[in-house]
Formats: sequence, structure tokens, C-alpha cells
Amino acid sequence: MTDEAHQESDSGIHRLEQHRRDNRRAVAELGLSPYGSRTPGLETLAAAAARYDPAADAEHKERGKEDGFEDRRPAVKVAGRVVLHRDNGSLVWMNIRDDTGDLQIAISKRDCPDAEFRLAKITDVGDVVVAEGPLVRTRTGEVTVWAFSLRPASKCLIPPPEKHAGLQDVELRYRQRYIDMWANPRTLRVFKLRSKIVSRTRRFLDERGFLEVETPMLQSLAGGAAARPFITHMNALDLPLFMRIAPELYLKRLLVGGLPRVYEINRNFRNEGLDKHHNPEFTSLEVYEAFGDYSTMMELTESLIRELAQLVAVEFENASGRDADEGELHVGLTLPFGDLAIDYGSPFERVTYAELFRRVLGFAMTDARRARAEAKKRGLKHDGLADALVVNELFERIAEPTLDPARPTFVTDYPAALSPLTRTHADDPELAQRWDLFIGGMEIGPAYTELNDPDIQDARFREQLAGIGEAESTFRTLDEDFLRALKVGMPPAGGLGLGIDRIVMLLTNQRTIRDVILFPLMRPAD
RNA sequence: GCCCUCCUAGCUCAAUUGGCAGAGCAGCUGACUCUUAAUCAGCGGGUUGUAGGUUCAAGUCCUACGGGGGGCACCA
Repeated sequence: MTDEAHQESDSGIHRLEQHRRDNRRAVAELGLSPYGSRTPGLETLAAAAARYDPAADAEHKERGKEDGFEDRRPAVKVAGRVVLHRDNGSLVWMNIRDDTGDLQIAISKRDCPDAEFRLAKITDVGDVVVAEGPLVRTRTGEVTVWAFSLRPASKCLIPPPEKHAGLQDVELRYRQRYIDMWANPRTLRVFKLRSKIVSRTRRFLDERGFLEVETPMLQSLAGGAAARPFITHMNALDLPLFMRIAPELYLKRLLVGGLPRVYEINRNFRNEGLDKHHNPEFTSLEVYEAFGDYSTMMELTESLIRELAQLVAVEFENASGRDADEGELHVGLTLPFGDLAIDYGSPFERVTYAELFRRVLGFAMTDARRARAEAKKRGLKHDGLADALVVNELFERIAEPTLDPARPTFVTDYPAALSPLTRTHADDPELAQRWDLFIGGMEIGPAYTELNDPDIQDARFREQLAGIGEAESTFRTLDEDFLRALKVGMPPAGGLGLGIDRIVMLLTNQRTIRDVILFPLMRPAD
């Protein structure tokens, strides 16, 4: 048996990787450094291609061989990863890619130093190169860098994915995102958009006088939500710590301290299941506004999401090369999400919890006996549940799914029994000043008029804690310091929580949360 | 936690009823100065996720395990 019969050589290196290692050595033997060095004066592929000058190109084609001819074709210096490689003998073509697009490079034996022409011949798909030369248009009409210089910048030792289909294996796409990103341009587009969505969100809030803050992610009490936390440990203080499940209780302390408008965009960690809408670590936006309430939060949220949709619509137009003046998206401002066309331009729908319940179920949510009978009839949970929970079971299973997923909808005024930590209406203590926003069938986030009476908050906390089981009590305890902060006096306030990952899913038309998180949690492969 | 489903060459995918594991791309050798999923001629490349089992014979059927995807349940 020869070595060639083995997939791997004695050193355990795959034959395809070995060929690439051999090519890397050949590059070094040409006197070129396979891993490149600092390179000033580079421009993006899109910017370079945009500088193509048809007149100069035509002039050069006509009179390029005349004595004393002055070449006025713009010369560009670009870098990118090789995605296609066509060796035509004494003329090598390659297409390189950066985050702005692809560009064709031609390396001719006649016009390039010998070592650099030989580099072109042994360049592998996946390598990163720097090319320099005038912009020309080929006979088939493609803008091309006609290189007078080609340099190596980095070697790709791993065989790349299939050149046309790209990297299809979902598992590999998540585990080896660095390949997915360059092999599938769509992936890079989504994550660039995500970044723009987040920075526009910051700008939107900054412009309105909100201050971005960072509160603890390691907490000795994990409060602000009812999820299971991750537990960790600090050696120096021999202290058990929780990863935060929400920043809420710290942000409210800041209202007490005298910051009237604060927000935080950061990670939360919840030790629960994972599915297409849940990753154990996810990014949320929380906003608090002193002297606001859940209505001011509603206006803020609607404007923010409309502005983000507008941003994405403009990006789409730019990407598809459409004339921005066409205005089609601006008039309607709809964005695709799967089979839906979600309308962000029209005023969002508003419906009260009670109204939606009555409309769909046919009776008032205050009719507990009827609700219980209805739940039983439909085979929903009801035994041993409080009235409000039976009503909510009907609401979530029957009423909520009737919302039009193509119309962003605020469901307002939840039963107070379901929202013990929210201020109730002055004229109806059974209703909480809370709304939830639904878009595309997903819950995007809630907002509240915050409770700021320390005695009521204290009582509600204790009621909640009284109802929990043994297991929960290990991570749910009363935050005495938070109650002390409320006793110092927190102004009346509106509070908002939005799931950033889900907003990005909606706006970039990605059906699973893993496609908007760069490195979603995966089980270790081995 | 339960149910369904997928895992075949570096990548993308085939393989009929259980009957010799294949193709394209990528790779290697050669030709080619306007190609563009370059083309042309030739050549290599496999422990079919892992471990067992049934069978004359297993990619295919059975069991367990690992990983992925989907659904259900759980989860203010």
C-alpha cells in the first residue's frame, strides 16, 4: 500500500491540506511571504470597481501602443479572498471577494513579474491575495483589475466548500462560521445588517436623551425575570454567582440615583431550552424613562421599529441596485418574512387583552366559570389553575394566534393577576399597565408602567416567592437592596424590553435565531 | 424529557426490493494569453457518524450511543 492510498499521511494531515502546504512552501521559494504584511492604500472591491473609467479604457485600447502614450486608466490596489480560479496557460483569472462584493483579477505572464505570475498559478481557492493594476473591461464586459502586481496575504490550508453551492451543511455553517461567512455572501449580509440595526438603535435612543449604561452580568441574586439562571463561581471571594437573566433591577436603581433616561443593550443568559426562537444567551434592549409610562414606551417602540425597518429597506434597495427614487418600499414600507409581507409603514395595531379575548372567545374574560368550561372543552390546562391563568391559557392558545402576523400589534392592558410587578390602572385595579408587541407571530417584547411604591413591590415579591417550589427557591430570593432603593424613591417610569435577536430575525428575514447569532450555542462536536 | 428525521469522498449530492459504493465540484498530471460554475485529455481520492446485531450478502433492516434539523412538552 502506498502513501497515496491513504486519505491521511503519516503526520495525520489530509492529502488536500498537504497539497496546500506544498503550495505555501512553493510561494516562499518564489521569495514571497505567504502571510503578507501591512499594506497601505487598499480600497474595497466595490469602491475600486466604481472607479472604472470607460473613456480611459477605450483610449488605452485604441492608442496604448503609440509612443509617449499616457495611460489614464485608474490603477487600484485591492485585497480579497480567492473564490474562483481559472488558469488559462499564460493568463490566469481569479475572482476575489471582500465584504463589499466580488471583483475579477487578470494576471498575464506578459504584464506581471515572473515570480508574481507563478504565484497566480499556484494560488489556491480560499487564499487571500493583494492585487494592483489598472481597471479594464474585458471582451465579455466584466470590469477587471489587469494586475501588474500580485502578492500573497494569507494561505488557506483547509479545502474550501463547493464553489457554486457554497457551504450547505447547517451544522458546519454554525460551527465554522468563519467559512460560512466568506463562502455564503448572504451570511455576511445578515450580520452586517444586524450590526447596523444595533447601532441605529443606539443612535435613535441617544438622540432622544437616553444614556447607555452597563450593569452587572455577574449577580449574586438573579432577578428581574422568572427564568432559571446559569450558576457560576468566583474563586477569589469563594462566592457563588449567577449570570444575569435581566438587567431590570439595576436599571431601576439608576432611576433612583438620578439618571432619568437609561438603556442597556446587552446579553442575558437563561438556563432553559433552546429552539428556533431561543438561544441560551440572547441580546435584549431595556429602556427606562422617568416620568414616562407604558404609553410613552409604545410610541418610542413604534418609532424605533419603523426607523429600523426603513434602514433595512434602504439597504435592500442599495444591495439590489434599485433606484432609491422608485420609492416602492417607502410608500408601503413592507419587508418580507418567510411567506409574509410585514407592514411596518402603517400605524401598528392596538388591541386590549380583554377586547381580543372577547372577540375571539365570544365572552368576557371576567366570566371565570365560562372560561373554565371553555378550557375544559378545548382540552387545555385548567385543573388547579387560578382563574386568571385559565383565562390566559385560552388567551395564549386561542386568541393570540388569531393576530395578523403581517401587522405589528400591541396587545395592551393585561390582567393585573398576570403582571404582579406592574402598576395597575387607577380606574380599574384588575388591569395592569402593560403591553406586549407581536410581529410575525413572535413576541418581540413587553413594556410596563413600573411599580414604584416600595411597600406594594415588597408585598408582590413576597407573594411570588411564597408560590414557588423547592428547586426554584435555590435561585430566587428577595432582593432587599432593590427594595431599599425603591424606598429611597424612584420616579414614576415607563420600562421596555425588546428582544434584539428577534427584531433582527424579522428585519433580515431569517427564520431561526441561530441565523442571526454569529456563534450560536452548539454541543461540543467531539 | 418524548416523538419524527438526517449523518455516504475535502464540499454538494446520488445509490430502485438488502445484491460489485457513484457523479459534479475541488485535487493531481498535461494543453491553452479575454476566461468567468473556463474548456479539453488523462489520473487518484471511501472504516457510508460510532459500536454491536440479523443475513449467503447491509449505505439500505434491528439495537444502543454521538451530533444536526423539525415537532411536542417545559418555560411571567
